[in-house]
Amino acid sequence: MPGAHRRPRLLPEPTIARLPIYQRIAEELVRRGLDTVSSDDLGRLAGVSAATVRRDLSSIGPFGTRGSGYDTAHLSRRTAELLGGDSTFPTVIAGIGNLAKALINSPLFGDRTAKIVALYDVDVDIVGTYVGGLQVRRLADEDGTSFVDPPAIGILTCPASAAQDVADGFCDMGIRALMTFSPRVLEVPREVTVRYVDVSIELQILTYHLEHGRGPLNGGLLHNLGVSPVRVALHP
Amino acid sequence: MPGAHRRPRLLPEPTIARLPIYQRIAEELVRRGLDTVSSDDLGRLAGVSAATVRRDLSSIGPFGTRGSGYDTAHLSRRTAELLGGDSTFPTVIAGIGNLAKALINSPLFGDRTAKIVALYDVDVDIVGTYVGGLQVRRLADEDGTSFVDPPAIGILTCPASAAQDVADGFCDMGIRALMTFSPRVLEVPREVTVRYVDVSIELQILTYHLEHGRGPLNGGLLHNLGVSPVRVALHP
DNA sequence: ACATGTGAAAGAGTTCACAGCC
DNA sequence: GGCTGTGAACTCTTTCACATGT
Repeated sequence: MPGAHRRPRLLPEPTIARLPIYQRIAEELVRRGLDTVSSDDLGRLAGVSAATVRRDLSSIGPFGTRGSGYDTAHLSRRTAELLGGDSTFPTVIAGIGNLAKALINSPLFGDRTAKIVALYDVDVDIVGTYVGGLQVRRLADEDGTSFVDPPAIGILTCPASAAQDVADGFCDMGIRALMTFSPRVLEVPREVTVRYVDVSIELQILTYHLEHGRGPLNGGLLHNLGVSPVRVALHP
Repeated sequence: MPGAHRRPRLLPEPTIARLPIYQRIAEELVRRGLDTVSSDDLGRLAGVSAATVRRDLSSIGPFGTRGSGYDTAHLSRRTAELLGGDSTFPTVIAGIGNLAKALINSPLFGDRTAKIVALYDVDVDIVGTYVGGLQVRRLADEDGTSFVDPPAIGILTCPASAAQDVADGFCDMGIRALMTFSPRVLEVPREVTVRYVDVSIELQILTYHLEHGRGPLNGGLLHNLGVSPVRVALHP
């Protein structure tokens, strides 16, 4: 029977990219003891339009109440769940410089969602040292026997010249998600997701706008979604 | 969206975001002594379609030659110029931790396009110290008298809790371009461009894809443009 | 023959506007 | 009255397809 089979619909990529923002805000609102939030207020806090908020939230399974707004606790729970907050993804990092240390010392990687389980480098002065409680090893020496669970996320903070080799090594280890800080397009198998965090590109986008007289569009949050946050008070 | 009054722009934002990639590749091709490149090859190297390459390049002033391809030297020059490569933008950084040090020590900031001219922090152990040849000062003490040219770019590597105050301070200094690493939506005057580099969001996008099985879409480069680079040889 | 440049079509995402419900 | 949920309109971007030029 045509149409009877309901496939779990993927969310549009821009919506996925906004979920972490909603999550962060909902968590904060719960912390402040606010039970509900309107699409209008949430939109202002997230820097997107109320219509976009309603479209996004209705697509992750409506839980708003007409007349009052969205339940902050429910919103927080649902977004956290969608973003994999209930799972733990073993994470490895290659290229242990200042940037890697900044990441390792940040609150991003606890034992919660992404847990760092291995550090790699090639520099003889760095291999063998301990950073954040883990001994730095050589990626080439990795045989996978030391992992309790196989790594799921790989982070590249290595020089651009090494990026493709490291990415190949990570993919061979079975990693399915890469975040790279190297200014380099990576070629990976189709089933691997790659996120590029490219500061040089960001900087050049800024200089483009400076060079061409301003951009009224404060885009950029969530990847150029055309967001233009305005100064907002939670309770005007 | 409220407050998002957009004026017609010279180039579409996604095209602007791809310019740095074309720039980087064109530079590399010139270095390798290749005089021309086809939209097909350039697309594979940049991880976008040939049609997109042709649309982008034709919109920045056609300089391809039918039958042979694009002149790499010309392409490199034109993109560099569009991206402000001929100007120097004084840049300041607030929040001098590992991340800031990684940026300061990176080749991104020379005397070329973005030149770092001031460092700020509030920590008494950090204020007064020298990092990369500059003495860290307090943003609150800044009266602007020490600048030869007024700063154009502000970078926030401070804790999220301080981000809005720092952004306010930067905007008061007349800065028109911000890059922030704090997980926080910034509210700034309309004429200020903001780029968000939010590792926690990137990480959560990865965990979303891991949680929901596959993502054949290796999007992310240039902000989720739906790019899916495949392994490519320059001259097959 | 080959590759660009570009109208036209398609696709993706956002915003409008209002019906529906609290 | 207020606010969500959603079909429809609209805007922006990409892709197609081929005329155009070398």
